[in-house]
Amino acid sequence: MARYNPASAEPKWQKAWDDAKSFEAKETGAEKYYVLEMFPYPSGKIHIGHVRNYAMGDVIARYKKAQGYDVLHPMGWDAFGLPAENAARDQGGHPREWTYGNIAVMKEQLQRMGLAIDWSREFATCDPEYYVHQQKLFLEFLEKGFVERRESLVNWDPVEMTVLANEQVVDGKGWRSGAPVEKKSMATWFFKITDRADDLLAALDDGRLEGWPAHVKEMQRNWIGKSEGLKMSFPLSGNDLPQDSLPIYTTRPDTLYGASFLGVAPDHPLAKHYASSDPKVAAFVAECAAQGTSEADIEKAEKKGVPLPITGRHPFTDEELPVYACNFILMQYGTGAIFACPAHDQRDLDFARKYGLPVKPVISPVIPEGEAYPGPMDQASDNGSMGPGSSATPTSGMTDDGRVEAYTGPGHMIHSGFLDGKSTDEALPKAIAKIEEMGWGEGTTNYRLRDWGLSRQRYWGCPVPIIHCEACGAVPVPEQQLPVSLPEVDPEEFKTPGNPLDREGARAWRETPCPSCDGPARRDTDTMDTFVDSSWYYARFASQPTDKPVDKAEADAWLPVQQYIGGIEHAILHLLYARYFMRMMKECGYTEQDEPFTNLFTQGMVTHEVYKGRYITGFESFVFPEDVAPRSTFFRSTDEAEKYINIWKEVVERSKREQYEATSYSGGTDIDPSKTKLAKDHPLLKVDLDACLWTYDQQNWETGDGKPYIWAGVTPVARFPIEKMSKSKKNVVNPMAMADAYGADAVRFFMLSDSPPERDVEWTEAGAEGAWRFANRVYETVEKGRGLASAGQPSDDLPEALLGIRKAAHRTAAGVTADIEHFRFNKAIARLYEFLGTLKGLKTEGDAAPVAAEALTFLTQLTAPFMPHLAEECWELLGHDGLCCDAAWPSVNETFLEDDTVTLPVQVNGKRRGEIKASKDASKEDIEAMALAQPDVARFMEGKTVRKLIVVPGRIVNVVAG
RNA sequence: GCGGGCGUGGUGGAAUGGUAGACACAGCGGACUUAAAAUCCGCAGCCUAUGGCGUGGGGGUUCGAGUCCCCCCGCCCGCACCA
Repeated sequence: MARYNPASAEPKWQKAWDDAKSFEAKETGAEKYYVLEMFPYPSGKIHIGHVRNYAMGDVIARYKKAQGYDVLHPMGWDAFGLPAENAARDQGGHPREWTYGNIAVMKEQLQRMGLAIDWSREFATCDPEYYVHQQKLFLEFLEKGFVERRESLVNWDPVEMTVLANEQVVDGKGWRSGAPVEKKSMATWFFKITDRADDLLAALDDGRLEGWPAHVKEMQRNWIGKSEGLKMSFPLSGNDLPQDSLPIYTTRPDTLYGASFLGVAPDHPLAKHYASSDPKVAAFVAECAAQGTSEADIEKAEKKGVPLPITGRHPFTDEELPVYACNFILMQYGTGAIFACPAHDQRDLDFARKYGLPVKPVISPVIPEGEAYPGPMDQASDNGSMGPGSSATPTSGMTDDGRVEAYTGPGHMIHSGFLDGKSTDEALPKAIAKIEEMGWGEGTTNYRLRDWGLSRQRYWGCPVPIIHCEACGAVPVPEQQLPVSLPEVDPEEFKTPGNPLDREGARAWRETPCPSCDGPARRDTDTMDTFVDSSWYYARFASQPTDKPVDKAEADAWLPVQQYIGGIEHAILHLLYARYFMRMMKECGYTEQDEPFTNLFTQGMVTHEVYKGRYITGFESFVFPEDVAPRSTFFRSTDEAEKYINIWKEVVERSKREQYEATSYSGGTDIDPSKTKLAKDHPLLKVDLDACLWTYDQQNWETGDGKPYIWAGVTPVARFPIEKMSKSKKNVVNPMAMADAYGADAVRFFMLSDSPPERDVEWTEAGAEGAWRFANRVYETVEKGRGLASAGQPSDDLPEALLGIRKAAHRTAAGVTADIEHFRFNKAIARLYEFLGTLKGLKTEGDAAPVAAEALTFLTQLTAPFMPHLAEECWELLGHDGLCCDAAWPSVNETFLEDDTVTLPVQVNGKRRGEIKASKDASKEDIEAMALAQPDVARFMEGKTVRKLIVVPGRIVNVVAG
């Protein structure tokens, strides 16, 4: 009996699939299914997270293919981007070489995993054949007015020496570099995504994205940040006025009567204007500009401001309100100016207290009975003397210890003239209507989302196809001159910070005649944000004409992507941009779709324990899992560990003296050193035991879970709780090494077996071993049915035992099918284990042969999406024709899903006391009688009478007794 | 602060309002072996065990609650001086 050998089987079947072009998308007229995983950045090697991601897509692709769909499951490379330039800087060479080199390595690694991918459609975004179409799209968008060039304050990342989109600034730092971002004024290109904010938001709720996880939609909703409110202007009075009125934005026009001052951002034109004449204002503006924008800075920052020498007139009361420049007002949001209502806004209240400004309550809260008054204005509500518009300051209601908070909840209006007595909900539209009627402003919708700046001052990206001419301005490169490809530059150029396209070496490329007037002109030296590359790649996979980005009919045959799978880290940027691009492409006639991805699945990360070692010198460092001996060498007692170490020292010494043999070794302490030899590549042989002797005092070293663990081999190693894999923590595993050890099938299988796919999963060697054991058990079980494919159909009249096997097979098929449909891969796998268990001692002769053939064929096919190589091997063993991956999915016979007799648990007063077996169509009366007669039940009924009997057919019986 | 999610054995996790803990990992016992590894078979929530208690805590609805409702506690994620 041969053992299953993945090392030979996996390459064999990969070649068979390749030769048969099994996974090239075909159009047979069947229903189409497009499944796509977010394509990888070619950073060098695939990591285990990739494996999990692509294994999920692969399960879906193989399953849908077996279901008869025409499946498109492509792969490509998100290949532009800064790391390539950094690699060129650090290691020499050209970004192109580095990138294509990595692609070659990673492609081989992905193929090694046996993924059902249509490689014939592969491309990298840095292929000129791809980005030429991106340039065409850009020019079309420009012509349609979706893109514009603007001088604006941009986020400048001083480390990456490039501009970042707002979305790429996290806590005031570059998302990749972590460097504090600087503000810089520049002329750059923008996609006008804000024009689409409304529809991008609407689609989140109108059913177009029903197949998306709620939390991703919520994140996008937050990001778009729609708010409805009022934009209005306060007429200004004062000397040296640069403008007659001050436009403000508010979402709380209902609180207008509570206004006690106006505020503008420190970088508001008004503040800047008075900064030039008033040193105090100038000092404040400068101070705010210098202030950090990080979250910590913001939290700490006290509400501060400086008065401007002007006032604004209240629309309803004609009161003149003071105007302050305030550090808590953002220029980028709304109009950069507000009216402040301290009684009902915490920030305004903090500010008002500091500067002694009035606090005028205008909302009387709904106070739940028995609860303390929630706001600072209790005096007001029972102080009849304070009429609307009064500037009296009811501060007496506030404590001075800062505990009292502004009341921001609902209530009814007080001291608010025409709004008095109305609820806050009613007052809001009334206030807007009034302002509109007065002609002072209008109700508006405001978004947090800003336009998407796409220019990056980098080399390794898609060039912006524009030529700048003194006379003609920004002129599109004529279509026949596309692509504007990247000029060759000396690799040495990457050692200098900044954009090589702006320097001497690229002069010949840069200086070019104006397409319009033929005068001297220069190319745009910026390249596009790499998020542009990934905003339409899914469409290009579906259709790849040479003369245009996509062919509409061909693209729409596949689009939208039925199932998109990727990491949650792209919940906002990539997914929002792709949604935006699909809309633009629709308007340019490339598709009929609004939304690119019908169903979205965000998978969890792969985590691992963290190991930390301390050497005899006291030096501490993280330790790679592969450098830690197997689990069984963790000991809890020093005696045990010492014994173990001494034995291993002997073993290592011996192995160094003699020729090594590749034998297995144990982690136990009862090892005979004279008989044990180490495998040649055993980690123990890579270290010098003498240099890192284990000592007693190190045993007491603190560990992650408070328990001492000792790694006996090299140095004590502490185990710390699982974390996201990262190179710095060294808690990474190499998927290729794992595939070598256990087979690609086992690695894929384990990544899906332990946790629900949306959750994080912990990589453990033990888990991978478990998957490996499963593969072997499947193989051994199927081997018993060698050649059974020709056994024919099972007869209708089968003995109980064989019928049981058929039932198990069909139930497993039904269950696995439903589980895959719902992304419950862990449950599907649990069912496979269970089914395999029922096939223990399977008979394969006589009557049993057709039953075994069916069961083993089902087992093979149901395992196939998870362990495709093993499945082909089993398929062949059974003697089936062709390839397992081409076979139709097992069809379930419903009659096997029901039992003739069912076991019903019987409860007495809700507690299970016994069970009865009843025919599935036994009458209610019969079941009741059986239940009461059941001995265990009867015992608990002693001395009690039946009050009620509940029979849930096929489920349960409950006797209510008392 | 706002929004979303989650809390079940030693661990990862199963349970259309109907037998809580499927399946796996780790553990324990046994078989095989000179021995170990591997493999196979079996046991396994907790307790004071013919019974009782158990799904973060407290209430409620129900014949019956991990599941539904209310309150509280804890953890994770996203957003956030957004007016």
